[in-house]
Amino acid sequence: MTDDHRSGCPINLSLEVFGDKWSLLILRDMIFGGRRHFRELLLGSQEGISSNILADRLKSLMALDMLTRADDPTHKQKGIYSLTEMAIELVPIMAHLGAWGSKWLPVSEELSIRAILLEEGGPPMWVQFMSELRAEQLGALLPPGQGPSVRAQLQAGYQAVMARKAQLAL
Amino acid sequence: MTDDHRSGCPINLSLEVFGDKWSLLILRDMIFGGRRHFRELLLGSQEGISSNILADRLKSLMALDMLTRADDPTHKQKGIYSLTEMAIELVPIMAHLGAWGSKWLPVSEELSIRAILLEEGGPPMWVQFMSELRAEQLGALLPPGQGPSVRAQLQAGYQAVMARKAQLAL
DNA sequence: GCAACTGGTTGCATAATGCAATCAGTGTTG
DNA sequence: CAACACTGATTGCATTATGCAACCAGTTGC
Repeated sequence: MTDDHRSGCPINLSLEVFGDKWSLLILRDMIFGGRRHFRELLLGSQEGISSNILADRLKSLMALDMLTRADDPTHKQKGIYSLTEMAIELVPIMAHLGAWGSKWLPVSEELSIRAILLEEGGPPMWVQFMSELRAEQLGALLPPGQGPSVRAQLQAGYQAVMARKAQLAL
Repeated sequence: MTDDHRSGCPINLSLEVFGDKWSLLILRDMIFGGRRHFRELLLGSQEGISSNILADRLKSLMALDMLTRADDPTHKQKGIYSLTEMAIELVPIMAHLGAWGSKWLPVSEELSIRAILLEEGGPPMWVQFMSELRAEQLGALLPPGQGPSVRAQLQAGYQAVMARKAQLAL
């Protein structure tokens, strides 16, 4: 990280971090999709990121301390990317962004259901989700008795929409 | 606006709106700085936007229905830009973004005090701020008995920091 | 009439992005 | 042990976005 920022304004600095079209999508796929490997991120994204951009963004996110990389013991070339606390705390921003986008932009129903559910769940759900991410990515202890994981709840909502759509198509 | 989006995901679509380094800063200056004219936005920004970029972004924000433009009766060439409801509802996102940036990025104290105050004020303060913006930019009726405006409160915080800094420099 | 101010536009250089092909090391299979 | 698929990338090249400085025409105040 060089230190030549345009200004010390927090919104400007935030934009310097993810004021591009890909960084936040990579974080989205890691947070909501649970993706940890290069190939998962490359092939799993709805938007079709190319490998050079992905490699570049992973590097810059690591330089910013938003991600860390560890070797995967099952394959010498494989790496496992993990979210840092800094990235995990983007969950409320993701939630608001998703809610705002769902309200004002031409979203598709099946892809916005997660955002709707996350908005309805509100801060308690976000807090639980962040705890789960800390457990999954940082090895933190998971507070007991939380019921189904937030990611599973969101996924269930997605499945429900898809099932209903399939029903209608018969 | 063409309709060739990369995906219908709300986060992706949000990024297509302000996944660049300037759009959100323009909205920031309008929301927090109360700037309404081309020249105010051009010269007032901390980051030094250039006129061609500003003109381009104002156009695209209007195409997205985030801004409207009206003629200023005091000057035939002057325009007044106004935030739409869609843009006003970015306030919670701005608040979260500012709070996150203040926590994790090398912000300057005087520029982050607004973000801190807005975070401490929480949703009630955001709601009041949005009401004030609707009154100012959309001509909506302002609910009575709100005390000092949010923008004034934030500005007062900024002045306080600057005054304390000047004191220390003596 | 003249200077300052209005919201821009134009030309050109540089930087970022995007696509397709390619790469070398690693594991797996026959 | 040879062929092959999978790993995380890198390279070359075209396109697009950004940035800077100069310029522009209409408007206003003096």
